[in-house]
Amino acid sequence: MMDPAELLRQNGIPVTAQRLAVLRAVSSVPHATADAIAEVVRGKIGTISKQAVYDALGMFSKKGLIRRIQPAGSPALFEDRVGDNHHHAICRMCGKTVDVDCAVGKAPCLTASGDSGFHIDEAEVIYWGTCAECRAVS
Amino acid sequence: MMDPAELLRQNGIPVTAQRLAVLRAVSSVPHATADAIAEVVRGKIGTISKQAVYDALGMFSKKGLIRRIQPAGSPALFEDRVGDNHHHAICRMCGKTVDVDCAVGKAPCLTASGDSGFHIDEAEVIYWGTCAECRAVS
DNA sequence: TCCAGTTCTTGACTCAGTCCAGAACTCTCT
DNA sequence: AGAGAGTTCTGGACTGAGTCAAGAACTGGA
Repeated sequence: MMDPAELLRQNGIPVTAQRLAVLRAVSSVPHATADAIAEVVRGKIGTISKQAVYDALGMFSKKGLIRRIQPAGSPALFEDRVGDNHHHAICRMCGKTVDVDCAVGKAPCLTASGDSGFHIDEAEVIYWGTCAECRAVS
Repeated sequence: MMDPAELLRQNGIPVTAQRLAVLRAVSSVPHATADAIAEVVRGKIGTISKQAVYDALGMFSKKGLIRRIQPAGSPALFEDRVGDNHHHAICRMCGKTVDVDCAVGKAPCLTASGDSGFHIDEAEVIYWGTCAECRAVS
């Protein structure tokens, strides 16, 4: 991955210590919540406000640097793997989230039929199920 | 649709006035929030507690009588169209939600490749975009 | 270095959803 | 039909994610 500071500048985002730290935290902890990211950042640069974290995450995802996924019954998760149209499988029991490559080749779900005049720009797919560990327990 | 009271009994759910009213409200208002459903129910039977609404909705969706969808940045929505594997398109600007039939025939997304030992039982697809009206405005 | 414009901090706030104890109800058995 | 056991509903307090707002601190350009 290219230098984070450079990446921010290329996207017209002024570079600050907080934003750099948030960007690195998202890279290092896949599928982290905003809260977890704030924790990681605090471990690196001492302190950061909830607001700054949400602000940075919101800006990054708007610019397409990170992706935000929001499964039912859980706070939003963030990851830096973008541009390859992969999806997520989430365990109903323990909440574990793993990456899943698109089932039917390349982005089969991006074109909806009968779309009622909608202009679709993204398809979000979440697979719900049970992970190996939780099935072993029950 | 069959008699709601009968439907509840078949699923082993004791029949109460509140549950009947909630079930009817979900049928009559597609893609309604829990709050909106509570409002509709209050219009029918006078009064209902938030708790009873959540309880009924949770039980119905567990039994497969209704479906719960939870788009990012919006409270959970409920609908009674189940069993036909359709998906949803949501407008980023106004939040309007419409039904969309599956893009590539029959449930193309239900089998994930490289699923890390997950046992998938449901695939949830949300299309994000802009509806015709919002595009006309901007 | 200085200045304008933005970003960050702090703290209060909103909103969806959950938890809890007691009252009301449903269903079953007689 | 009546009574009892078990559940469901009510009302209110509570939690946790996320937003809003005002002022302090910082960034980048001149």
